[in-house]
Amino acid sequence: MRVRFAPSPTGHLHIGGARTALFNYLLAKKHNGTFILRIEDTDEDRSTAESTRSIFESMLWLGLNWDEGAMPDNKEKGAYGPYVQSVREAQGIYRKYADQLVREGNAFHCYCSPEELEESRRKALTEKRDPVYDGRCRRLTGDQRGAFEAQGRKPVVRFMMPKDGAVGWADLVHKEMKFENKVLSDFIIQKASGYPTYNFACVIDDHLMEITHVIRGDDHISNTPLQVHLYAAFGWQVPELGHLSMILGPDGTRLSKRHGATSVGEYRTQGYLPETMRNYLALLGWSNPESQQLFKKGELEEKFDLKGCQKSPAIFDPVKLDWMNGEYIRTLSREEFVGATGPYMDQFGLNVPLSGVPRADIVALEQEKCKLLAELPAKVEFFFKDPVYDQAAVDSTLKKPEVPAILKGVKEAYCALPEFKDVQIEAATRAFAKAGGFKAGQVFHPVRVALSGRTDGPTLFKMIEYLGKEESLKRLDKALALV
RNA sequence: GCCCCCUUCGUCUAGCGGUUAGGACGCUGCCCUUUCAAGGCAGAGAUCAGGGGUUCGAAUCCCCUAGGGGGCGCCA
Repeated sequence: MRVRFAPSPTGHLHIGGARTALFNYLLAKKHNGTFILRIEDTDEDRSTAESTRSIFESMLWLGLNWDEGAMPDNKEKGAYGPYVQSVREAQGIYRKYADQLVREGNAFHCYCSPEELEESRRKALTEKRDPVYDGRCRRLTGDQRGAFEAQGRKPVVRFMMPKDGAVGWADLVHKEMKFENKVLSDFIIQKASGYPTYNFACVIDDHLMEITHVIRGDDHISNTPLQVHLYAAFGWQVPELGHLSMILGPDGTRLSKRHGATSVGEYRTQGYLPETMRNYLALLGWSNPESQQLFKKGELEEKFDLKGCQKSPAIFDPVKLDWMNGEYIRTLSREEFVGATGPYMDQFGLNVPLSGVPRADIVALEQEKCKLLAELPAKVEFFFKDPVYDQAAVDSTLKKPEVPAILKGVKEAYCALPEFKDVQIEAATRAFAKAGGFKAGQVFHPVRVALSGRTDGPTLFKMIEYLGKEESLKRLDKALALV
């Protein structure tokens, strides 16, 4: 089995592309096949080297390592190269096959200008007719061609579509698919610039690279009949074809920028783990009979199956994504978590806590409840700089008549502590509460707000320990001044 | 306008002629608990888009309708 992911480098790798790449990758792993990365940069205007670089980076981050194909720094690996279509074009690969089709009468030169085509397309639409190419250049005489050439026109090459009959294929996810030829038009296979179009280059390369299974998005369904015609014209075997359902935004329309983050890179910077993205994306349009949600390392590769692919589109659910990221964050070792959060802490300059304890100790306090790495700095900031008192917390917790006495008492108790560790702090706090006739929570809550400025936070006595004696006493005074 | 695809809890989905229509996220309640999470338990939530058939029996098979999505580029 040989499968490929063939992005066009006109932007970052987005969620839909990543899902397609993932499914191809999983399929290859499952069947011990080869996963190929081919760059389809036949859009001369929009393709950029920066996009290619960005796509590589996202693929690698997701762990979708490919066995063959284009590689960073203009390198490649594999015996079926080159794997970049612009490079293949420069070698004349596509022209050779386009010439063959013309020679054999399956394609023809068309001299219509883009403007002329656009005009007849618009006219057809306003007259509520199908905007299909009318075949006007199909049978040009030598004189007519000469006249066009004399005008300086450069022809495109069009495929000669049969007027009757139909094409079809047994789609791996949709089952039988069929299109009447009469609704298909003489599509362009080679642009005036000599570059191949997507539909043409794709077929030539899939054949030459001996791709056995083409798995791509549903948005390619209407291209498929054209491609099937091409395979037939060359007498080539059509690979297995499968079309994955689209990924939609929460409002049911195609996922786009207005739904929020759409590129893999954006999710990365927000602090989602690659494992989360792989697992979540796998569940969009695929499931196994057990409706299993979480997959251990290597388990997806083992369990993935095209049979579990959904035909209907799936709506991307950021809430479930967050839940899943929390699940994966909890599976990280303390060291992994600390390492992963490092850049986020650095970004806010949270390097050395006021008490001087290791930053890792502080960070580790939050691992259990962290859903997004990027939200960590805000949760632990008060260990590094003066707390920002949340007004709602102050009002609800500190504005009680008994609070001044409590804070004062706690301060005295802490002052007297020879060793400032969580066990001693807890004992002292409880002893004070008992002596003063307070319920534990009655004391704990104001102390938390006084020290951190918030009602939520890490486990209290570890928090106080890591804050340090000096800083804790200082903040108790500060809070006292507030009430 | 034409072509194609899709339709089970709010969302992701299981189901493949006979099920109390199952799971997950989210939601509600309880337990745990110094807070927030996490965890445990319990619960609400789908007359299977609607309408016709076929059948003893339909979410499952067929037809129609509606809604949604995709495409109709010298973009991919």
